Amino acid sequence: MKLHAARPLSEASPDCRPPRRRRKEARPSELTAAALALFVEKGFAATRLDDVAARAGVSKGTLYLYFESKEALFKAVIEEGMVAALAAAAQRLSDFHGSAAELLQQLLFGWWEQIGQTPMAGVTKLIACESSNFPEVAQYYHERVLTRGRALLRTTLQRGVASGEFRPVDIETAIDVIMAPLLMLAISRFSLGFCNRKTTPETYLRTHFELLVKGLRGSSGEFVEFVEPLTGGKR
Amino acid sequence: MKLHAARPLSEASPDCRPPRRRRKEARPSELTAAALALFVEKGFAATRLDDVAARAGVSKGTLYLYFESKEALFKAVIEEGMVAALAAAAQRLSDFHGSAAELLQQLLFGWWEQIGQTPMAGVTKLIACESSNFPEVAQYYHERVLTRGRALLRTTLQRGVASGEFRPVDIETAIDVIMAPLLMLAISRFSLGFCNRKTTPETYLRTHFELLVKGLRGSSGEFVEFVEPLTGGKR
DNA sequence: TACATTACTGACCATTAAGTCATTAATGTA
DNA sequence: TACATTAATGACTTAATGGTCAGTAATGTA
Repeated sequence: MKLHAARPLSEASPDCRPPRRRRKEARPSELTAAALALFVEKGFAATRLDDVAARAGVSKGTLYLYFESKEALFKAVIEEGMVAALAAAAQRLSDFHGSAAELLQQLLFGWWEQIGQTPMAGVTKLIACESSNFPEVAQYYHERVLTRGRALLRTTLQRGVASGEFRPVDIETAIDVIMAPLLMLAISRFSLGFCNRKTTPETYLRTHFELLVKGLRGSSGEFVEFVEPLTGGKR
Repeated sequence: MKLHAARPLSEASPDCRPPRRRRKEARPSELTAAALALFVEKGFAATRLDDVAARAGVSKGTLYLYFESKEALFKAVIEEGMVAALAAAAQRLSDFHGSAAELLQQLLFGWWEQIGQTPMAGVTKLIACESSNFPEVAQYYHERVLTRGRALLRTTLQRGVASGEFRPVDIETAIDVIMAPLLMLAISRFSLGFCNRKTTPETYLRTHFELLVKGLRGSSGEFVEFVEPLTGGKR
């Protein structure tokens, strides 16, 4: 059995190494926060646990005191992110009264304030990138987060259509189309390939909102010509 | 120096191993196709070159005959995907005449036919996931693919606004909002976390198109109330 | 101050996978 | 058939990192 190195930590430059601190309560969330940032930046596989630990200011051994494995850490990151997401969603679910358009606006900007803007938006990118490596986690996210977000939009659209404020639309499909710019906004916050520095998130969301409201109202009976798209051959 | 195993490949079950074939021309594209599929499924770091080679029906050594390194293979995958993307875009760029709405429809569905539907859509997901690991590649993609896609949409919107077919809008921001559902469609093809089996891509694109056209026309002068979104505190 | 407890550490081990290269065999040519 | 060329192979080397654990020191208690 090999022994430890001769230097028992307490010598050489004295105050070079910060003193050890025992903070059992704070470690887990600090570790998941560090892990979220690195997973989002580099991807799960390319993130080294040494780096996660270093970013949280502890050693790798400490990380393993709180998480069974790298995969367990990943799941904890997602789970923690979703707790906050669900809380935010539930809050917005509260009985808001107003026009469907106003409710829609509250949903879009509330999402930005409480999710899109925060580090939690990284969870969206993580799911996009790692879903096939963690099918259970992806399914969990789909059921617990997306489905609830869809429910909020569904209620809004149904109310708008019922009251005549919105024209009749394919609600389930419209939900997908409405969510896409939000998801892309979350993803592009962490992806150089998509980020467009010319537009602020607020302007982006406002443009999205205005297009939506006008698009959902539509002058009823207005005609949108729709040529059957050419499938297959070119031209 | 250690010698190879005693069995010189040609014994035991004779036809169990498919015979070696020399196909210098076909290898590179077969390898990049295999790599694209696996990179998209597992991510760059989690993909093993042994698996890429196996999927292409060759050994890892062969892979290194054609690509300097794993990173070079990644870049070749993106590059190859973009060649096709640019060709498709250029084709659609061709002098199409018709209303701005018709042109917009051609762009959306043409994108689906020639990119979104094909394995090349995986490049979109790759860029989203790996852009911080390969900043140069992300930048290249941004300049060569997104910028050209944006240019096509810009021309369309400008024409629509100039002719009065569309109301005046913040064109640069509208471009982002219009592209987001396409990018999400590409990404969700490979991400269990987002895929919604209830909607076909065609229905999705048609709903997006109809919302857009009505949203861009808007009854000019129509009022969309916009409450200043509450920033910061809750309620 | 002496002692017990335990959060924390970091050297180490084991495994995995990128990258190498001596060898093999498919193919063309005389 | 003999030979030259080179595409293809896969065992090996090496570097990196997930995971372990004997040991260290911070903190509470008497």
